[in-house]
Amino acid sequence: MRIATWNINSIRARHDRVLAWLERSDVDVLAIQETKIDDARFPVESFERLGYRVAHHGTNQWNGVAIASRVGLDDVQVGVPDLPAFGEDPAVEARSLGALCGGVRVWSLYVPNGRAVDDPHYHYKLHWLAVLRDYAAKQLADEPHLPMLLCGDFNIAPTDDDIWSVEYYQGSTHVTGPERQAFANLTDAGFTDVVRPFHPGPGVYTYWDYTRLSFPKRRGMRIDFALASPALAARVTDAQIDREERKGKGSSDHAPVIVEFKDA
DNA sequence: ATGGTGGTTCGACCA
Repeated sequence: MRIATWNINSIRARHDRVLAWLERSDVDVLAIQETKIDDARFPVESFERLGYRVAHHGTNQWNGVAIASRVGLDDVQVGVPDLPAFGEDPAVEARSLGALCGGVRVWSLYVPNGRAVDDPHYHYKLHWLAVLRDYAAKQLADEPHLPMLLCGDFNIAPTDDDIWSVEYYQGSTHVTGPERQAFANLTDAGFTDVVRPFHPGPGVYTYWDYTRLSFPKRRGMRIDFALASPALAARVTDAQIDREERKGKGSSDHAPVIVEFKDA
């Protein structure tokens, strides 16, 4: 089974590219982030035409997450329970969606961007990650052999190997101690980064800023991850970061990340 | 191989 995660940065701007990628990528499950659309306008039919069922969670033009699957889509969960709300008129943003796909509990996650160190969004991000960690740890405590994948855009570069320049990111978000600790708390809870062993750093990235010719200059960050529970991590046979998809006009600023699993 | 960002409620905000 092949499971991918991809921040597409708008389904409307990326519709044809996402569907073309899905058609040739041979993935069984695609966890999508930043659809930037509400549920009513998400193009479900486009995915169904390719043989995928799809669940989407989006409330407006921001955030939005989805899971497309051709190996079953059951027990859909809109949102990790108890995630914090944000804003002047506080609302829980559309940043997490879970479903059971081919026996794997898949979560499509779009971790908040902290914007700046000590910005309210930064504290919201850390709180959000702590709630996610507690939820994931509880799931594993209740069911130690659960095949579960936490995948998506974490907006954290866990080590200096995951950024093109330590100096460039000095004083900015994604690399601070508390963010890296929040990420480590997830891996310490038993969720392993299953891509890293196949693509050791430094220099391996999943995101490149649109500005400053970042992509051709290979100036990126590794912030998109697939974190597998112990039972699922034991089944990993390969992983890829589809850097090719970042090329050309009209690409997302993130590349798809794909993991292959052998049958249980 | 890339092209001086690009996405969103059209224009200030988000990443």
